[in-house]
Amino acid sequence: MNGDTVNLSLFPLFSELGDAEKKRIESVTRVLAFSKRQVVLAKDSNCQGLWILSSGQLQGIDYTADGREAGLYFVRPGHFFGELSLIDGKPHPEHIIATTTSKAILIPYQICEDLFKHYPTILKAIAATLARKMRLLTQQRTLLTLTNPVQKVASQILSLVSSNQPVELIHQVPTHQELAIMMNLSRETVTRSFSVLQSHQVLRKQTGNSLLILDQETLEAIATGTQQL
Amino acid sequence: MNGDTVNLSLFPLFSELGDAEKKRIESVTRVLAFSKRQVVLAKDSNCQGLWILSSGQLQGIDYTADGREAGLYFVRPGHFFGELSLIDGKPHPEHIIATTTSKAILIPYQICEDLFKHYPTILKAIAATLARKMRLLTQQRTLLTLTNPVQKVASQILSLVSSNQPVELIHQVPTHQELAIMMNLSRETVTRSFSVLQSHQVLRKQTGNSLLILDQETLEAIATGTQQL
DNA sequence: CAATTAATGTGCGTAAAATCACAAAATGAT
DNA sequence: ATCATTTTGTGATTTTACGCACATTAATTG
Repeated sequence: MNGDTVNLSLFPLFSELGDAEKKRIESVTRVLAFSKRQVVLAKDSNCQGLWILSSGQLQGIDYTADGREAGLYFVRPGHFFGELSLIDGKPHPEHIIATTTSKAILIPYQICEDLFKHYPTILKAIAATLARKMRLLTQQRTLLTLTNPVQKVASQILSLVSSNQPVELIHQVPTHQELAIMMNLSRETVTRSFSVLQSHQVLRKQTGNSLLILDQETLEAIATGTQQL
Repeated sequence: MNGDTVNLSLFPLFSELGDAEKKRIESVTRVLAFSKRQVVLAKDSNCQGLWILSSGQLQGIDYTADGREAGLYFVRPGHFFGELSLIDGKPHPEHIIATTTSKAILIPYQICEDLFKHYPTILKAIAATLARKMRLLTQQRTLLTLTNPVQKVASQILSLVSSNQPVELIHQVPTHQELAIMMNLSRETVTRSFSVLQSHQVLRKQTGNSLLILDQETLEAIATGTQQL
């Protein structure tokens, strides 16, 4: 299963490349398959190049010195990872683990370097990815400084809704434990905060781990601290 | 004072540019002076281009919805800022305020765009800056997830010592209030944590807001959670 | 579909940081 | 040098999230 052929045309990043060049790169690019719970990239390891997730879902996770998990995020199809090491040559800052059966492609370091030299727009795109992650991380830091757990949960839920237009249903909601790790709360506190939000008719749990937002306005008011429950 | 001439040769970023080109850019680059407590760049404002601090000190600061300050960092001479907006075109994520009389230069947006197109190494350098800030932010996030305040303070002190080789004296130490903001603790808790570290002969306060590290090994053990006080 | 495992809900006691209230010390300005 | 301001130090009290225990419900898996 690790012998799959790569089709770079599927990724917008390479749109300006000619067919011959694409073929050349495809020949040295590997497709790697991972089963659930498998480690894709260990913390502090060498990334070897640019990774792109083609299917499945990964999660990035860090561990504090005392063994507690911290700072969780998800990688979904089409997302890059490993680009930080590509830019600064330092090891990868956290573990990447597959949450489901997944496939990712790996474009070797040297190929990327060449691409950056000849195609500044590709470098610009990678930098833009870095910028996106930077803003996400900033947002996450802000969330960590909130003191009210219900407010934290409200903010976190809103940041799961990536798009700006009103969305009332969130799919693939992380477990309370996973949310707790992201927000630096205990699992029980997350459960209790959810209870509060549900009893006030702001949220409703749906089957198939999805979440229905009943009152987005109130949710936002809670997230910004305007309103307390 | 805002009519100073710019000398781009002072900044390594532009080393590969020819003299004529440097002159051309210098003619459209502004030097701006700021007095203590003046706002250099407001949150969510348009950055207008790439900023480089030439003298003084700035601090980046964010405010949570409820008005509390959060996520403080410092900008020192030679550091860039505004590069995030340069990459993704979005507004600046936090306030930048001068802590002392400072001077900064501003290279207009359009000039930067041109430079990126013609000099990939400059774009690479900007991306590397972004990468550095990304790792700092990751480190700061990890710090925020620690539960023991003494451990937090120990980690924060070590991250003030940017270099890797053993340094026993830190100058320009932030106030307890500022440290408290960075770590999301109350000012009193920071003071008490310092007392603990000082009573165990790990640190000593010096006059002229500098800090003497008496026992770096223990400090590191506390930061990593190996040792508790 | 039964059996197992994972995830969620809830009460209760405790630990620990925030908050409040000042005092003392250090710094900066005139 | 003196005064005003900022910063630091330290008790007493309050708040609140954590940790533990266990029940219940949902999701996997053979």
